[in-house]
Amino acid sequence: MVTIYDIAKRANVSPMTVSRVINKSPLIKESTRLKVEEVIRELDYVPNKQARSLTSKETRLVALVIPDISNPFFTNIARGAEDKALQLGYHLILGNTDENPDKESQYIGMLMSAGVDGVLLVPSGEASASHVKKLVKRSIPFVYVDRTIPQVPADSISGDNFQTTRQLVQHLIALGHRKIAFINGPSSLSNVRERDQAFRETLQLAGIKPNPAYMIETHFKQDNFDEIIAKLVSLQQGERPTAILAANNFIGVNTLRALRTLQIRVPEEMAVTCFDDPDIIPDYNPFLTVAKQPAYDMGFLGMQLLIERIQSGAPASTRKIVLPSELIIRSSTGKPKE
Amino acid sequence: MVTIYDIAKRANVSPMTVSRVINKSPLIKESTRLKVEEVIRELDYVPNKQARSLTSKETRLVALVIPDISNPFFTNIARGAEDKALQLGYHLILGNTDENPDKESQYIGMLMSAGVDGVLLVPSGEASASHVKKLVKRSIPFVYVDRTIPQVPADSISGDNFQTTRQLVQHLIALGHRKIAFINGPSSLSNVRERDQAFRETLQLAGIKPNPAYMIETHFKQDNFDEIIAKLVSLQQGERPTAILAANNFIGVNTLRALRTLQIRVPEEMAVTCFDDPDIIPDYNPFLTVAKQPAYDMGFLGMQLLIERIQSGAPASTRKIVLPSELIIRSSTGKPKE
DNA sequence: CTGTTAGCGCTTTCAT
DNA sequence: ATGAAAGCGCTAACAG
Repeated sequence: MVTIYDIAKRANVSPMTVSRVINKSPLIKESTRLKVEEVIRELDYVPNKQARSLTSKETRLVALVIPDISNPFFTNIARGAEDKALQLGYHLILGNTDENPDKESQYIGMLMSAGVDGVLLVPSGEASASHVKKLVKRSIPFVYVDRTIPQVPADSISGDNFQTTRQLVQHLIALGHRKIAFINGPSSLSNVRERDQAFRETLQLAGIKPNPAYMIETHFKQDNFDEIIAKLVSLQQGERPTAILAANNFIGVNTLRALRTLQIRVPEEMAVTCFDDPDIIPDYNPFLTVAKQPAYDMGFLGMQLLIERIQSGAPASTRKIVLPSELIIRSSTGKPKE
Repeated sequence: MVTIYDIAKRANVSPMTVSRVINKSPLIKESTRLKVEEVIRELDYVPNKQARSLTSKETRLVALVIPDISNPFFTNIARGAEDKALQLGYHLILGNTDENPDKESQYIGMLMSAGVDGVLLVPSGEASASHVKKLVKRSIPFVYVDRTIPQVPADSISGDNFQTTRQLVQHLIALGHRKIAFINGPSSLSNVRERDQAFRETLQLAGIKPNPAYMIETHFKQDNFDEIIAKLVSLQQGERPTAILAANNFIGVNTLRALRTLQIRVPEEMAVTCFDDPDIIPDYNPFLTVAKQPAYDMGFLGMQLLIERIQSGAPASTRKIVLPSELIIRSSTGKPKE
């Protein structure tokens, strides 16, 4: 391995001078700078970040901890985060938690040991509080994306859950629906709670009384959506909902699939809409009406907040950024009902 | 920051003993081990990997360098790679190159400086050779995924491009198509060249002469697919192809979109099929007939090959793993032609 | 503008 | 089974 000592010897300077050249110190004579740089190129020298980190206390490593990179919503967050990280000279370590707090905890531990400078986190629920506190204890900056743990304050960037839910529900109401089912996620998530509240409020404002049989809490992947949907449509005639709002793209797709199995036509017999596009390639299948959250921006801006904090360029108070969604009306919600 | 010295003092042992406990050395008395472990828990000590790396020369960091995490094919590779890395105690650094050799080069440089123990690489073309050679020079193990740079040999894992292309073309031929267009990627990619060759061979075996007007080379994202497709369908009547084979999911979707714009019905007027599913959520839109490459396995096994090599558990000769695809016949290729 | 000294936190090597 | 000394590659702090 080539070190600054090798460079120093060859260039007839001290190792410290080499260090200064590498770090672009301005108090270096142009001529020596050039000479050192030449030797660096000659010997194909690459600085050792481990050694540097030992004194500087920074690794230029940041982590992105998300439930699952396979979900297009998180994929876009990752892409945004990575773009910003690269731009600012940081490396991105990726971790999938599968919404499992234990896995999340394991990850956070490994990341602290790896010496990451900061963490961009989509927490998997209330249970995340304990390991998030470890980050606080070690004063490792972190930023919440999409969801927060209210007990442990930190910078956050998320979608406007209230406004987005309202938009979606009002769209359905405008089409004539009054019996609207809401298949939500687990209430341990902050965004799920916000969406639940907004759903109820929007209905009430429209003079519709929320029906408990229409409010379904799931744990995302662990649930049997076929069963959930079957139960919903088997409600006695006058009770059967005419529209389903799904809390994310995954639930939306599974709802669609279950309805297909049950041979219930969408949107004729059942309107369907959800948060976030299930497609990552735009326009592949323009069918589902969705509220598209700006996932790329959430990752990009989240990384910016994080690195500002790492570099102490952030105010002491926590910052909360809320981004609006875009309602994309397609055919799954259909035309106004007669 | 808590160090082994803090632990040592509190436990009345030498720092070296603490080091041995951390590293699970067997030559430690049970009683002292327990005591040290207790103090470690008490002080919430986390080993500093930077310091460790300085002597051990390993960081337990591996990189995954792919064109774009947003493409479901690469998303699945990433998920597989991450799962295996976590399982073996490694962290995964993610890098998107956007098929840009300069960006790829920049990344490889940064990664070497970050001290990664190995790289899982989807090279962006012939131009990658120069920076891949840098890895060789520094003896940083790497494994090719999906594509290779033949001039620089290394372990590789990829789909069976010959067999897969053959399957797809034979499926179209079996449906009665003889005028089949192939929209491929840039010939600087090994898999693109293999697919091109397999395409020609399969046609010839079926007694069909490849038509140069049907063989289109694109650069993936930079191209105007609307134009390409428009040109293809505007060929004089007898010349117009009846089927299009797209070399990846992105081209497939764009072909579909262009045909929609041109109001050409799929599959009635034009059959369409491609490599890799554009959907990451299974069964969302079961329309496109595709050859699904086992992307998750490619990432998972690729990571395994890589870490074996890092830990010198691999044979000296390079290993080449080729995985078969699954042909998923859906409606975009239609029924047999009359 | 450049060099010297010391030390970051850990592990290797040799003693005991 | 445990400890002391030295050094991994780099930079902060001071000297010159």
